[in-house]
Amino acid sequence: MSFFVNKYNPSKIEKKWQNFWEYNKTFSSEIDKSLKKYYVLEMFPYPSGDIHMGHVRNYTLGDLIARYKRANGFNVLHPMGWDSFGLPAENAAISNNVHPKSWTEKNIQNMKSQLKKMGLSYDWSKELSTCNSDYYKHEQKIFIEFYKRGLAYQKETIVNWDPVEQTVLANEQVIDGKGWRSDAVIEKKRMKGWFLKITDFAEELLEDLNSLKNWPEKVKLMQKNWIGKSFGAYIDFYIKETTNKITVFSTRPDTLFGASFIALSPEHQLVNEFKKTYPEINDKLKKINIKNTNEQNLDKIEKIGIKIPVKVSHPFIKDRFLPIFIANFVLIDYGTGAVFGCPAHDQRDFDFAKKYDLEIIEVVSKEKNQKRKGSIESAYTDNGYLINSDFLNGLTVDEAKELSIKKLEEFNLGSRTINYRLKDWGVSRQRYWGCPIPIIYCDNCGIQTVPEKDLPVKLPDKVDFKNSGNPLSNHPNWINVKCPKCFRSAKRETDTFDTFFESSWYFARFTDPNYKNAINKSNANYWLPVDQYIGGIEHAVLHLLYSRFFIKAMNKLDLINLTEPFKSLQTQGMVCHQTYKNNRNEWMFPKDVKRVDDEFFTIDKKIKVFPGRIEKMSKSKKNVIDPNTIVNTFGSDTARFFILSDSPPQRDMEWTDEGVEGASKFLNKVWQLITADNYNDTPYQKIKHNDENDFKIFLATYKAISNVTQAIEDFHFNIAIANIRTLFNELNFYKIKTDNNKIVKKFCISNFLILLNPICPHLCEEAWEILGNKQSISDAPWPKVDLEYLNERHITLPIQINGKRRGEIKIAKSLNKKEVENLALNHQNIVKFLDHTPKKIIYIPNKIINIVI
RNA sequence: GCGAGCGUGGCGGAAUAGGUAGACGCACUGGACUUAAAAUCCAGUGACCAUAUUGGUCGUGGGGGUUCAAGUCCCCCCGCUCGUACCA
Repeated sequence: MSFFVNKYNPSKIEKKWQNFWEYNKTFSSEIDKSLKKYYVLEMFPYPSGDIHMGHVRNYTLGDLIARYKRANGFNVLHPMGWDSFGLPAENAAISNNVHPKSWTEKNIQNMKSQLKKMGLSYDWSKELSTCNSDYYKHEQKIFIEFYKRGLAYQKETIVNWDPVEQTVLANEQVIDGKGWRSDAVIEKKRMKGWFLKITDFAEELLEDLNSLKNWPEKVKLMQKNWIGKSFGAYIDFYIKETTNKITVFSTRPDTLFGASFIALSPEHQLVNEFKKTYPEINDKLKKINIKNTNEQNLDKIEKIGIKIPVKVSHPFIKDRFLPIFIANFVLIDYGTGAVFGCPAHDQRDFDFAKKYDLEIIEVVSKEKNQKRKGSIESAYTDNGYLINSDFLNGLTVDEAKELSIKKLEEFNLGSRTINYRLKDWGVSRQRYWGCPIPIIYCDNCGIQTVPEKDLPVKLPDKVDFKNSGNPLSNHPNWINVKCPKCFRSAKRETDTFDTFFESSWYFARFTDPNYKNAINKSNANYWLPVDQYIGGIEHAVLHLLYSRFFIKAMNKLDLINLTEPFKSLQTQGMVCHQTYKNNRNEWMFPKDVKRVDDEFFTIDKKIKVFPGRIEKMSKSKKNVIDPNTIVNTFGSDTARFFILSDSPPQRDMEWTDEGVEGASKFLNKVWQLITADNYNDTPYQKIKHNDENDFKIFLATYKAISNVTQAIEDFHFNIAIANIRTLFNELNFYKIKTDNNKIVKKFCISNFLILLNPICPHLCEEAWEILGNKQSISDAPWPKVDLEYLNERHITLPIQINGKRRGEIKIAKSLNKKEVENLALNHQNIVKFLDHTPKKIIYIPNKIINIVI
């Protein structure tokens, strides 16, 4: 019976075409210099075990682009791999007694099979996994190169210590004073660690943001702020009657004559010396150090300071001496860890001066030569003219900055400088499951790099996770090694790299993942840069800044010929879902909730459930939908279609049952359309239209081709789908009466399928075959518009009176202004408004006519 | 505090360069089919008025302005979201 044949069966056809693509190596990519290349990449996942909706959205976006570009004749590289070092593997080892390696490998297998069920057009022959020594051995070589060229170094600093993960974090990984992954309050700790000289590239990283035309402004701005370039001066303040000085950084050297105190960070070097000389400040200092233990309440902390019983000389005024304070609001990490306070023109200094009764000297006024009237209630930080400032008087702020720096340099009391907020990237982590840092410590020879013949430094397989701290430090066999220089006993570095190290260059490795060196330059030159990179906004300053730095550093070392890795970037929004709580205020899974009219109940309808906010899907709130369930129930084409159809990619989207069902219904209707008639013997060819109906269906088809193409180019995939649906409605409406009609319909349906294919590839392959095609639709070229149809000869022209729409006329485009005016003025609904001659008629050809009365 | 983005029907969202606001969908309503329901198909769907039409008034967070014409441009205000924060 036809009913049986007519049933859309996604699980059957999806499997069929996934096998077809794999068997035919449809998406394998080879270098072909005669073709234009296109490299599309989605941020590779951490193999946590199961894919989630965020992955589905990310990879569906990328797959659409990959298939679209392929149809447009590009040689497409679309790889996938695994960011497989990281803490969860180690946590699993501790709690479940499984080795991180086997845990990770199992997860990769699992996720890979889930991804394959989505029908993504990856070239799996390019797959890589960063925990594999074939990958990380190159990383060790790169690090040694960096070290030899001064781009990697070891130092002791105050680091961000994550007490939960028991490891160091980079500044970028501390968010609101908490670990970016653990959410634990971060402590300050003095430690030795390895750093990469990202600050060497601060200016380039900032400057080259301008060349990234296809990056979101938001991301560029975040990076710009993170780099934090500011112009100013170092200024030396000599301690009274000594040759010791305190150097401060200031962006406002123009306000020097308003200086009334010096403030040091509690961690400033000089503080230790003051402690020795003046032991009475020790107790007070403990109070001030609250900063180190409790950073999250920073903004609530009152500004406090400890006065030191010595003073410094003012650089410009011989007989003026300023008090020194150790103050909790001065940051050790920024500038020199010391500032001069100018209360009249800085709000913090103002508050501080009020509290400790310090002088407030006004040196910038809004109007020339005019002091502020009445008492000063807050700091004035805007532009103006200098007063009370000796040789700076009358100058603008900018002029005064220039002149004061000049004078400081003249007196040898300071210098012009540029300061960056960006700090060097600390890459040492006290973890097992990461890439070992290839360094050996020898008591005689000092720091030695592991010789190339001994690379890779592999992670030892047998490790004990029972003790706290880094298992590598507790591993005697592994840690003990001979010094490569003097051959006496030495010890390995036990820290491993921050996992952002791996993701900083994987996209380059994809161009030849099995090459003997890190990068096959010839392949990299062909494929790179990544033409379209897609991922979450949360990596705006972490991964994306590190990768840009890495490429610039590798370029400098001639390991690659590239200055920016990602030509175009798109950041996708989050996948959200309604939250539910039961009557005990516990979160509930959506699958356990049933909707009855406007109320929600448990699935057995017994207990009432309370709907909460629509929030990002998260395990903790249980508002997660498992992609595997969706794929098994509706098919991956439905999931792909829905996730693209509802919202623009950049915005957050809400996953709803209604939405998925709507998508599923649509695909069923497409199936009905394809199978309603037998097109097997109908030729696929373009013919001329015979009548109005044929004209209309051709017009709808070409309009859709034009609009869908534009929408995809603009990354507006929801609009692309809206236009695909519009064409579908027209196709459904078009009835076959003659053989000619059938040719017309087959032609239009075929074009429709090519447009839909990047979104629902399995259904389209199957439909394409049903239509009688012998080749895969994946090899069908993207259709072109026929302008003869799009340049319609007749249009509907709206008629306005005083800007309000009052009617419309169908006119030929060839009519001139007078003819159109006549038609408009005689329109039956217009006539009644015209009791006198119009004042003015504005006619915008093919757009609108407006009659002003 | 600072920076960025957003605000359009019951909901998600459309609207190249200032030119028919609400495309496309969800939900809803009515009808067909059915013993019935689901599914499917057809029709309607911003609000209000109306002589129910091929009519009118209002309508894109609020107020003002520019213009023949404003969701779109300018000024002021309100709200929400995200980022960032003692950066000297």
